[in-house]
Amino acid sequence: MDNKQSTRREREKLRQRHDIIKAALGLFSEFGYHNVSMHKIAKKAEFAIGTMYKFFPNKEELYRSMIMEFSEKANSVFIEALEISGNEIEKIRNYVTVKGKLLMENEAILKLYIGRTQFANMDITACFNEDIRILYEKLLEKLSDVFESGIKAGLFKPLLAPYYLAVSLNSIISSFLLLWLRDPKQHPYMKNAATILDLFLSNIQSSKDTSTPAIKRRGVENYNRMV
Amino acid sequence: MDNKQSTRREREKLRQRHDIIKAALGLFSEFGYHNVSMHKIAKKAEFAIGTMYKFFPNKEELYRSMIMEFSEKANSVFIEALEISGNEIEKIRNYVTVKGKLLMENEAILKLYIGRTQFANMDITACFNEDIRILYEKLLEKLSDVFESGIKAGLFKPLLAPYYLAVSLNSIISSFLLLWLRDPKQHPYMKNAATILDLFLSNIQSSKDTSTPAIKRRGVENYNRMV
Amino acid sequence: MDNKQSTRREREKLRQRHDIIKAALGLFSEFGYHNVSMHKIAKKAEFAIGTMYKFFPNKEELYRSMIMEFSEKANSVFIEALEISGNEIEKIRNYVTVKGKLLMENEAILKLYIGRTQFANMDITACFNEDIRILYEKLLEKLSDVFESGIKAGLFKPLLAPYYLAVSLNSIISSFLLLWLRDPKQHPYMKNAATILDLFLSNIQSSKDTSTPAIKRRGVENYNRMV
Amino acid sequence: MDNKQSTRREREKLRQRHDIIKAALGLFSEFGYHNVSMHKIAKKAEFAIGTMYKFFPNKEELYRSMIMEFSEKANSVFIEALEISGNEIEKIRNYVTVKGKLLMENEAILKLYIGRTQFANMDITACFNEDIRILYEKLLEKLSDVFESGIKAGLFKPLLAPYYLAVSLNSIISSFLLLWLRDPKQHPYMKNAATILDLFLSNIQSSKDTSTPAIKRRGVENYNRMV
DNA sequence: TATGAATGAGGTTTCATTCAT
DNA sequence: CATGAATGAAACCTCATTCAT
Repeated sequence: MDNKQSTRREREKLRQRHDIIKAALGLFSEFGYHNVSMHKIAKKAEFAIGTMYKFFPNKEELYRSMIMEFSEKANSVFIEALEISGNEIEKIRNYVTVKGKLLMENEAILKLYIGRTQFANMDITACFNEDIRILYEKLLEKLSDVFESGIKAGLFKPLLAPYYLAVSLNSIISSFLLLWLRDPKQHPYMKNAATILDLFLSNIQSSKDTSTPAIKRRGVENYNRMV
Repeated sequence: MDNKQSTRREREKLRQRHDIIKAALGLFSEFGYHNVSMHKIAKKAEFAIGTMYKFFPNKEELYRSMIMEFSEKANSVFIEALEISGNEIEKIRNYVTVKGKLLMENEAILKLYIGRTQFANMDITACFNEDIRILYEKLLEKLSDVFESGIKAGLFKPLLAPYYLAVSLNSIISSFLLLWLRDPKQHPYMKNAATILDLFLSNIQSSKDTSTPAIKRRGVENYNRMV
Repeated sequence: MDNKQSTRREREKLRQRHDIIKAALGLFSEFGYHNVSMHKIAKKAEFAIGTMYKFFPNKEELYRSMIMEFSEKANSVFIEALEISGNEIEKIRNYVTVKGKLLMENEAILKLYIGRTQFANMDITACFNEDIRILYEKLLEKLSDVFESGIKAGLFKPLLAPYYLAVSLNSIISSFLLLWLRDPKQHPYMKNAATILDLFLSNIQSSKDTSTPAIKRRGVENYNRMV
Repeated sequence: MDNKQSTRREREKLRQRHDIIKAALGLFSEFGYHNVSMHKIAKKAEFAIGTMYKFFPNKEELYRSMIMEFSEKANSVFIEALEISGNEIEKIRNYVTVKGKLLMENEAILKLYIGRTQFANMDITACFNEDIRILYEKLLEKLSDVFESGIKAGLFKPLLAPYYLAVSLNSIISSFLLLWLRDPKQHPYMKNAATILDLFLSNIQSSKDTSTPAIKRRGVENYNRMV
């Protein structure tokens, strides 16, 4: 009984913690870290201000947790997207699709995720940039691996080092997502995404790519369940 | 004499204004807008706080001026880089080189320029995001034009619309610059830059490209004189 | 219990609010609006500066509330003083007495009340002058009515329109109160007040006036309870 | 020559000093002491800020000078108005008229003069309230004398001590002037002024009063020349 | 002498954080 | 435990005043 209750409590606590983070996400992504007060987050999350500090020792840590939590989830989804069965082209294509799907489904995360991963060393005294870097580097690593084996298989152009291909791909995805964010109708990400990949493809191999959209397995579903 | 004196005054004022902007640039780029107080900028610029407000009516306007000033200068340098004589490949290559040179020479500008142009719609209540967008779009337009005629000439791959090629190129440049910023030795931008272009090149035409690095005319020199 | 507790809280809050207003009243009336900082009021009221802003959104609103609160209370007491049973002379006499009593009991209110009602359109950007005017005009109206029926009854001289008699009476009361404020011993208001009325009396009727000071009912007591 | 030049200089200086005071008067009376900066006065007076401090050691002294200067002039005009030949009724009537004329001709002076003389003990750190009091008391003294001899002559009601009659008269004049200021058409001072006096007149003597408006000699003209 | 650029004390207000209830 | 009243450091900005030119 005791055990069960504490579990209930813990789950309840986790749920509350998540509510706070969700409220924070909405506000931070809309107004920016410094234009959102703890009081406003508390109000949106429907908690007393004091309660906030039971969950997070200070504002920065709330922010950090929020970013890290979403980043971790997103990252693992992205990495999973690279682990589908299929050749490297299929993997990358799936990655591009899944990343777009996930981030388009939640603009708030989009803004913050891209902002934080690309400009990790800016803004906020935040000493947690290292954490996010490490996380992001893991993704880059994974992506590099795929590119590397893809190059070996003659699927991708070996013009750039795999790591740089990874970085480039990510930055292009980001900019297309930002374009979409600015004007979804004029810049439909999914439509554009289809061709992004072509930039990286070895010409000869592009004809080899017989993967169909149907192959996109293991997608955003996991993440959504989490959020 | 009268005329001359007023010119002296004006020059002096301009110099001071520039000193303030320079101090602000250093601090803003290091700590972020909200973590820098006017007092700190005043101290770094070695002015009294009141003097600051003689030059800029408020903090936001100081920030805006700073960003816009540098952006305008940088943008015009970038556009010039696209206007050298030569074929489209040479133009783009020059652009990639010049952009890198200029931004690597001033890390502070690098951080803010990329941060502002890419994430113009975030942070700060700033209603001047529109201004910077417009400026940036002009550059993208120019870049698109070059890509477009390059495609017509069979130099670039027509996989993406010219505008998207422009966006992609810029985002890749940015990410390589950020890599360089993180670790200049491990990620030498100039060396990498040489191959960035290849992503966009039509395979057939890549052999056509006989331009040599020696062609890079009209470079960063202008900007340096300005800054 | 719940109800009771919330009442306790509310009463506590009201008491504190009143403490702030009281501190403000003392300082504002002694030094003037612009020579009193919020910090000084906070210190006198023994609150932290932040607490002040929990009660009043800004300095001007604190001032406005202070003036309006006291004015409303005072005004209602003054109007009540005119509503005692008796003839018009008795009413006016009671008014003169009550007004004197109330204001003499609190010099701070005296200064501000007279200052604000007489010079409602001066100083401070305050757009609340209209509010105080309206309040004051209501009193003048009431006073006019009494004079009017007094004139009809042949008690007051019909030399001036009732409204002007009201204005004149108030201004004379004010100046005698200011004299008293300057030197209470040399200018005892209450003693002088007894004859102020005579200025307005029709000679014939002055003999008719048989009211005795004992009649002064409904006086300042209410106000005191309130303040 | 030297003498003459220095005189010219002095006159020039005096004129400039007066220009400053005039500019200050307009601004102070419109916005209040604390809502007017030295810079604004300097701008309106068309002097450099530094020049202001050549004429007045600080803002408060400028204010003091302004008030005192106008008060002295006005006071002497008012006193002169009491010195016309004729009986006491004529004198007082002339006083009421002249005071109205002078103050109505310059609303700025009206606001400040009345405000300062009546509420000399408020606002501003001003330690010069004593000065203005003394000045004002001199006027009251003079007015008292006239009332006193008027009472002896049976012209005024002996209900109040002469000094109080003086105070009362002034306060009534002030309130009628403020009424006029608020709405000149609805509250024409001059028309009302004619009957103000009646409040103070002994009934029997009122018929004795044979003075005609034509008698108003020595009026505002002097003052106007001065201002 | 007149100027106005420069100064910096001090004002109002916000907001992250604490702690008694 | 949860609460939210209270705190006060620190931000932005104004303006009376000085002083080098």
